Amino acid sequence: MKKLSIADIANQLNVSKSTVSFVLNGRAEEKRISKELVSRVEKFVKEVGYSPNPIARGLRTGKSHIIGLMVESISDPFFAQIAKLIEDRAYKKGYRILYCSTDNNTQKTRDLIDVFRERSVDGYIISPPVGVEKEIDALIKAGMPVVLFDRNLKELEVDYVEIDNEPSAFNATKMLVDQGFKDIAFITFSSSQSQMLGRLAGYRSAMSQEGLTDNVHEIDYNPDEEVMIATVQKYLSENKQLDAVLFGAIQAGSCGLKAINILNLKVPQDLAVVSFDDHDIFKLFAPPVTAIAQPIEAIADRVISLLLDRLEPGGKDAGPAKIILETELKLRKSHLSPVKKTIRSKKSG
Amino acid sequence: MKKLSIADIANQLNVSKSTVSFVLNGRAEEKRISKELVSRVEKFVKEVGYSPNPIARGLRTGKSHIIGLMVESISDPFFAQIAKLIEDRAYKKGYRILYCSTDNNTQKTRDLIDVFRERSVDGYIISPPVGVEKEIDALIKAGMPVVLFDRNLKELEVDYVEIDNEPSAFNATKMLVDQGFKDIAFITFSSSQSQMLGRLAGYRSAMSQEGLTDNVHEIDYNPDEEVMIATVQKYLSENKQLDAVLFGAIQAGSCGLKAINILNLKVPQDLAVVSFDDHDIFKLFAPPVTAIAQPIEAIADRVISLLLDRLEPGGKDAGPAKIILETELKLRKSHLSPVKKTIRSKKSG
DNA sequence: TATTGATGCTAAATCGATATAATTGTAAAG
DNA sequence: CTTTACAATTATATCGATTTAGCATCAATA
Repeated sequence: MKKLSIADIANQLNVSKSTVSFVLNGRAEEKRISKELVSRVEKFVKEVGYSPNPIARGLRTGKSHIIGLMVESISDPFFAQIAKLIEDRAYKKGYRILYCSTDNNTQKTRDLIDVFRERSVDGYIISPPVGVEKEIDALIKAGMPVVLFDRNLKELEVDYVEIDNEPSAFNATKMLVDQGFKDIAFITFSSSQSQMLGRLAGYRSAMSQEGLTDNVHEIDYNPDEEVMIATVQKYLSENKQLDAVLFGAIQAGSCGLKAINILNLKVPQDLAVVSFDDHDIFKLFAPPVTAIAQPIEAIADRVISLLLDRLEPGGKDAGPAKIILETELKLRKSHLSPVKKTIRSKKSG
Repeated sequence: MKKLSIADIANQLNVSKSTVSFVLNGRAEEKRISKELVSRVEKFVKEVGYSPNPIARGLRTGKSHIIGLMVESISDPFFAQIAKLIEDRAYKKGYRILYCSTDNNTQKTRDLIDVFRERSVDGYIISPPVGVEKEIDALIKAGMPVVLFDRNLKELEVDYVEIDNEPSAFNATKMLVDQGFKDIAFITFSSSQSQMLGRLAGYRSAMSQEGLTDNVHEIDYNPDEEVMIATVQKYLSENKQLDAVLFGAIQAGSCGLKAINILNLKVPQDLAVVSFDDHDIFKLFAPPVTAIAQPIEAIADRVISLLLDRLEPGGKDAGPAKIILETELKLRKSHLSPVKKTIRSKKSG
């Protein structure tokens, strides 16, 4: 029992393929197909459960009804959650999702853009690594809907959704200062991505405004987490004067907490902690860790809304939307000024 | 500058499309195309960077070079990690991935199978909800490669990869008993999926073997996590005699730890804890939580290997592979018999 | 000389839809 | 009575590949 084609439908109804196609594409009125025939076709199609082959349709129309989703890594909880929310909305509108992880690799990303292009995906959602400006620009010039998120590429006129990285980092740093901390480190992954630069800038400007010296530690990404934990551990051991640390992202925070545990440091007595990105690990740590929570639902919602808007037939031709969402500082315990301040260097000899 | 088609290539080389196609598909020898012409075509194709349109090819051949990945939810860290590992291998072999989340909804899953079918995906990787036996059977009967994982559907003759749920739960329970715990609860999500039934059976058989009474609490899934935490909290408050708990999955463990924190219980003094699925929250909890770790890399590896094997031209026609992998019990602190056993009911009055 | 058999390549059908141009029939207009 | 106009539908080309069947050419065989 092979799948029915439009030709089968046409034959069985004794009409032409064109007629069936017009009816199915809502062009019946425009093409002056009689109401009676329209309903005859519709009834039959429903009866036999026919639905057009999207591949054939795609070949003819150039539209795939597929959205390409490119994130740094789908295994990252932040991206995985966004992917789920985007998927829900997209599927409801009849769009399917082809995903891939860029691993933040510029060349890989370029190749992947090609792959998606070949498949004529209808729209792109990308959290881009640096260095793909040209390719993304080409997509936009070709009229492709593209929405960036999490980071953007400054020079491009493109829709994007991000958070207010700089003020968020500024405020968190400021709060630590207000709590009485002075030696505040910023620990993050080495990165030239816009969001990381923003967070770094926010931290630095808060520190300098307070007349404090900044202290930045960049972790090199390593697939073996132990290695990264070790570098944080080393850094913390060598900088015993630190009394607080701001982690630039969940991965940094995760490595950081593990290093802190290994060093047996008490939070916040030995070291106060605040991290970007909220997550269960922060809620469940003892003490619970104060975190800068990204509005994940809102991000996904804006991203997919922007894309679907542009995908609609009478799609918006408005200039690029630059959406910046606010974060929420989830105050828990790890940022609190300890009642009795202990100096680690004394404690540990 | 439109994309080149095979016709363009043929014209520019003054040969027929057939010839170009044969060369590109490695059928040159079979079709006795002269070595000289073969290299002329190959050289030109490389020069102009032509690559065949996968959609047109898909229409003709019925092959899409796309794998359909259906998981309970892509936002779940377990599935997200698997998705990443599968993606890496699949892309290397020229396969793209269309994903979707079933939300464990049977009807939704049926619809999604249809969606994937329409797009003629070449193979399916599914962690199925119950109730889709018929549809999956139809896929297999139609000659589609299908690999199930995380759970299976007993009656089906289909490749699957899972872990040894029953022995894992048995051993973990046994270990708690050996530590001296007697009132051990099993807290899990209500579920009739094979993996959950296996874990439950393992727990029950360990308890009965030791002559202990089992005590199972099923959490109803609720999108609002607070609600689920509250039910665990209620259960723990009403069962103060419990001295240990085994959580059936990460989600249960996560809710459970939050409930434990709210109730201000000390682990393991007030309540020993072991959970299925390893995760950072368990490593970072104080004390670190003993967990039954699934071999995520191995699972993904076996799943994608099975599928790629069947996808290969001379694909294996062997009977279904039923792969059962072992878990690793990560011993940390939360399962240890406390030095001085305190009875909660006494403590809290 | 006609037949056979490789050799090397190509024409045309096909996959299943959409889109364009054409066709038929009927009524109104000139 | 022809022309025009419009309504209702259809034939055909097309998207870009793969695949089947077939066509020359030339050497070897009968």
